[in-house]
Amino acid sequence: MRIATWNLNSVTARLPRLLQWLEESEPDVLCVQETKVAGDKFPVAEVAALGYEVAHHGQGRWNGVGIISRVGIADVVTDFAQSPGFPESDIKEARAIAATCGPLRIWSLYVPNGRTPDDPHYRYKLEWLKALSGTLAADVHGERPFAIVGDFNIAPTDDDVWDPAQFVDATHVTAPERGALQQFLDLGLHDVFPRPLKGDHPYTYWDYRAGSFHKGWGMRIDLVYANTTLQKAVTDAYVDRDARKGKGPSDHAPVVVDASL
DNA sequence: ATGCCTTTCCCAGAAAGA
Repeated sequence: MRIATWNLNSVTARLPRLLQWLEESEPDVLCVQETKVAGDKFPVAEVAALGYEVAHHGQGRWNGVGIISRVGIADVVTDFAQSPGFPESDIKEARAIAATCGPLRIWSLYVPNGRTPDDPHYRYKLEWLKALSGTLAADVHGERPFAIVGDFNIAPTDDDVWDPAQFVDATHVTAPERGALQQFLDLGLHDVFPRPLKGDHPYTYWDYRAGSFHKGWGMRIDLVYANTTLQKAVTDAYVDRDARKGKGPSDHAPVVVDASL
């Protein structure tokens, strides 16, 4: 079974690249983030033509998460219990969706950016992650293969950014954010560390500006956390950096995990 | 070369991204 996660930065703008990637890479389950379309505006028919079903939770201009599967989609849940909103607690954003795809239970997540550590959005990010971790114990400890995947907007260690000196006092690398990731490990999840197809670091994101991709100025912020059942079944994991090349790419590359399920 | 920001709102420039 091939499982993948990819921040598309607009499913509308990325549709040709998405369809091409589905055909070439043949994932069984692809979790997507930043679809940037309303719930009913996802290009379901185009994806269906390749044999895939879609569960999508979108809101229009920002955010939006989905799960694309060719092994079934059942028990879809949007959002999680006690998820905070922004800027007010009752204004919920489309950042989480879960489904059961064949033997696998999986969440597609778009963690809030945080903007800067002194911004209310940063506090929201930490609260969102804390609320999420509070909902996962039963699935993590169950026998069923389980994963939370997506754009976590946090680099787990300094090895996961191209130059730590560039990120002093910046979001994505602060101790509280990394502490939030540690909570997932403490719960019993495993960071499925992908191999890079080039270079020493499996970065998943490169800024569009300044030729960052070509200079190797990347970050590993798209992550796969698997429970022990799934972790034991993993046979390979890699970042498909080729998807960051060429005309009209997303600024993120897909993370691909193969598992014997 | 892998190539120097992109996407959405909508037609102008702001907001957001990380």
